[in-house]
Amino acid sequence: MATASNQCLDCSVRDTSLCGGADTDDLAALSAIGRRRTLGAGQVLTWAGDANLLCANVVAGILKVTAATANGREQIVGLLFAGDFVGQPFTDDSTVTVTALSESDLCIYPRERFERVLGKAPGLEHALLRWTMAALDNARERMLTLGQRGAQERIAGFLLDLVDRASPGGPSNVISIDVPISRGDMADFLGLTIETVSRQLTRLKGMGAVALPRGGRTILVQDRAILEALANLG
Amino acid sequence: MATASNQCLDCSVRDTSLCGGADTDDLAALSAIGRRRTLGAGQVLTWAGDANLLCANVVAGILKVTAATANGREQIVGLLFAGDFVGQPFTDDSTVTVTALSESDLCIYPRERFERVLGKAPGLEHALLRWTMAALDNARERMLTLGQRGAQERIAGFLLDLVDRASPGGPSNVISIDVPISRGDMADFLGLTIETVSRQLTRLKGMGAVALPRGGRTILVQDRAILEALANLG
DNA sequence: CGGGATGTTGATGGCAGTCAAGCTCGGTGG
DNA sequence: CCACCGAGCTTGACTGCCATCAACATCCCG
Repeated sequence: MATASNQCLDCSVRDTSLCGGADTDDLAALSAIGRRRTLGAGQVLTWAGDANLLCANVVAGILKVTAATANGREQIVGLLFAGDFVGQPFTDDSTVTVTALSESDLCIYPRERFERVLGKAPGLEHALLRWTMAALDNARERMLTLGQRGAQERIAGFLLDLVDRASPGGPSNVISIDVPISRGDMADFLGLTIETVSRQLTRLKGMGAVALPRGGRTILVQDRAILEALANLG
Repeated sequence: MATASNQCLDCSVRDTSLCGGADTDDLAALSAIGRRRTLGAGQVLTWAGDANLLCANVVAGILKVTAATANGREQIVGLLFAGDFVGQPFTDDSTVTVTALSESDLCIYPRERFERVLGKAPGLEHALLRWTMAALDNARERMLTLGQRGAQERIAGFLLDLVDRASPGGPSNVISIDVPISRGDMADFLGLTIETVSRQLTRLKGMGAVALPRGGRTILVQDRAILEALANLG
């Protein structure tokens, strides 16, 4: 067991992931059922509607959680970063599709064994509860955005979220963000079209709020105050 | 303690609420910190931004969970029925407002004491985890609706949800629904305006999918198949 | 250097929001 | 008993935002 848990103790998301809520014994149990796997950009981890066979922790990379309508319109209902939990314990079928947006490393657990470990490790279950409640809170904020805010507010708010994720404490006024996702994914995340996202970004450029070097995925936030004024946050 | 838990054993939501996951000892602990309270229609249980002082189970009635933008636009991010859990354990400030839509009975627990009971009752915490995951799943489905579906699809889907809630097994073709909320709340729930909701309902009436006696809150679903065709469910 | 994926820009149209008027119904008080 | 009133709902006219369709630019990879 000592060797098994050592690989967890070295893990880069040891403290930020669920495992932060696990004591040494719990970690050993988790470690015994987990295995590492790398997903290439675009690869799918789980499909909506398929049997729900696995849970995982994100060790590195970015993934999207998507739901789709019958006629093929897609909504990104969540983004996952290093330290986030993936999966739907206690349900038999997946309701969402999880896809890697960039090359990603995961620590994967067979779902039923993961549930059994949870049942014996209250600390872990507690950590998962807190994570799930935070995700719910996040989902509620996004419902507000999708239901009530205009395109400009959605974009500005999204950029502010990226800034805060990139530099949690940094009140620096000019910040370079490496936007982790394509325009298309931004659109699916915000409930807009690619064209509207593009237009709003050039509009922000015109206002001096951002700069868009080379038209790529790097965004330079030049005036946070403008974004905040436009975002209309609650 | 026997007397304390007896009042719980008689509770009408004993099996459908969180308490279904509690053994006799846990129930006694819960019962010791809980007290009943009735809210009139329109009364607010918790305000977004206020100190987060309580959690509760819904014993009877209907409540809405709302978030609002800085300029006052409101989005209903959840509806609560008998058996549902209310509250945000482990966070210091409420992020949402909870308001009774009809006269409602709640079983209220001071938040910190509730958390302490949770810590000693893994069965309860497990039940809360499952409830929260179900709520998250629900929230994801609603993000799909708010981000991708048109007004007609939203209305049709909402009516189908009401039908399924009212008669879970009943495949009867003509169903009377007592819509529990006003047009305004329907609009806030679906991310639409009152006028659009009204127009879409009369449109459905024109198609023969529903009947709207007296323009009130009763809706007669006359042709479920039409609604399903319009809802475009995933 | 070519070709496909990704992003930008433009023209147009439709769906839902806004503003406004009228209707229905339940309640209240003269 | 009826007149009045106000809240909630419906309907209409108009506007505006964003989706759609389309063409073009740019970047990346071979």
